[in-house]
Amino acid sequence: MTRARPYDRDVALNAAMQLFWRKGYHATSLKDLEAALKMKPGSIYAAFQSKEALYLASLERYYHSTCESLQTKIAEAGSPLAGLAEFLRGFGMARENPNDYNVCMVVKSMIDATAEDAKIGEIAREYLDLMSDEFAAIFQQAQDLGELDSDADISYLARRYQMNLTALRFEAQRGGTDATLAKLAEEMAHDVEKLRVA
Amino acid sequence: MTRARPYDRDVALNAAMQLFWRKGYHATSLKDLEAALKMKPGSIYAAFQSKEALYLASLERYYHSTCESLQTKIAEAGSPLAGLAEFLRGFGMARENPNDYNVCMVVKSMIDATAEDAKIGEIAREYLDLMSDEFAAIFQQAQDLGELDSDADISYLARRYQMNLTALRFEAQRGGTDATLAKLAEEMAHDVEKLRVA
DNA sequence: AAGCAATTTGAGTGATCGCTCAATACTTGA
DNA sequence: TCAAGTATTGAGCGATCACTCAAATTGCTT
Repeated sequence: MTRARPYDRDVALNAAMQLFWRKGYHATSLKDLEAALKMKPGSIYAAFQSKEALYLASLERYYHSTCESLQTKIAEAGSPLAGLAEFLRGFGMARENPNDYNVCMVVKSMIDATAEDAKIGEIAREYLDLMSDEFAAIFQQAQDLGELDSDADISYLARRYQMNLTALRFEAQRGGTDATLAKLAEEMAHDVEKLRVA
Repeated sequence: MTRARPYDRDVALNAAMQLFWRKGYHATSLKDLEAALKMKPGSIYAAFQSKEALYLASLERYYHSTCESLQTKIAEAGSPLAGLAEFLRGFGMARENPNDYNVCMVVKSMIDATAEDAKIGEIAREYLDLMSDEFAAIFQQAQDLGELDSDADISYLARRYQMNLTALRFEAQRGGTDATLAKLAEEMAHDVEKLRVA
């Protein structure tokens, strides 16, 4: 029994994520999703319940892939502080599609959410908090490893790091020259590295 | 001749601005606008051409009122640097409607704009540049007055100020306690005031 | 090969979208 | 007082919105 699905759920979800990330929740229509997922409306609803549920699933996927890419950077860099610095530098690099995939999807979601989409705003805020916690855990790791001064204010550093990241990615979306953006990223990365104890 | 308009164009535009600011371009419908402006569709189109044109007019109004409020702060504070610091503090104050009118409308516009609304994105970027220029002019004033070191990098300070402001207002929209927000604003304001030559 | 169950299909649902325009209401000059 | 001229009105336009469901298609089991 059971007919095999002709589509790969993970591939479809990824396509939805990219489309929602680029256009936002309100400006993305079912027609757009049908084209991007290569699925008919019925299949989309069978697989994902509703447009809102699909958006939330996309947001979850985005959150996890962001965490993953941050952890990868840390592993590559060889230390928590170096990883955080490298993560910033990554957003200062020349972009394939300027003004497309720069601002964090969670940030966009929170800003776009209206009282009518209360759930989206609420969940976006939860992910922002989880991301804050993630940064705090990394600074804590740095402290445990002796990379960071023992009386550093972890949660303050995490919040400021998150704010810098948000501002940097916004600047990337804004446009301007790649050199300027790279310089901003470099300065922020340098600020993180300066936290390393001598 | 000429029948008098029963509505005040300026009042209507202000209502449109607040509605668009809160809900964004895509999530705001003509029905919403009719209710907010207390105007029928025909009158709205006679007065403002189209939904997009009304949005752009709202954005222009927003930009000018922001500039005005910044200039007021500077006049009240008695000096450019003190004014910039006070402007930041203003966004750290307890808010009547948390999560409503915090993120800058120009910032929201740029983030929300899609390839289909190219004009909105383009104009939002122009206003961002004008705001950058405005901040730069104020730092320049500070320098001319001897308030700021003569070898300070004006355009760098302006850009960083704008980024801090954007990040702060985003944090205000995000929520959290008023005390934390006030502390963030205070720190940023203090950073500006530290630029004052001894 | 036949039957069953899971799945896709896509035309079509009512609602709402941005927007228009013939009809109506109002103000003013003569 | 009333014709001229300007503005508002709001029903309704075609298009699109998110979404549904009866019918067709498919793969698996027997």
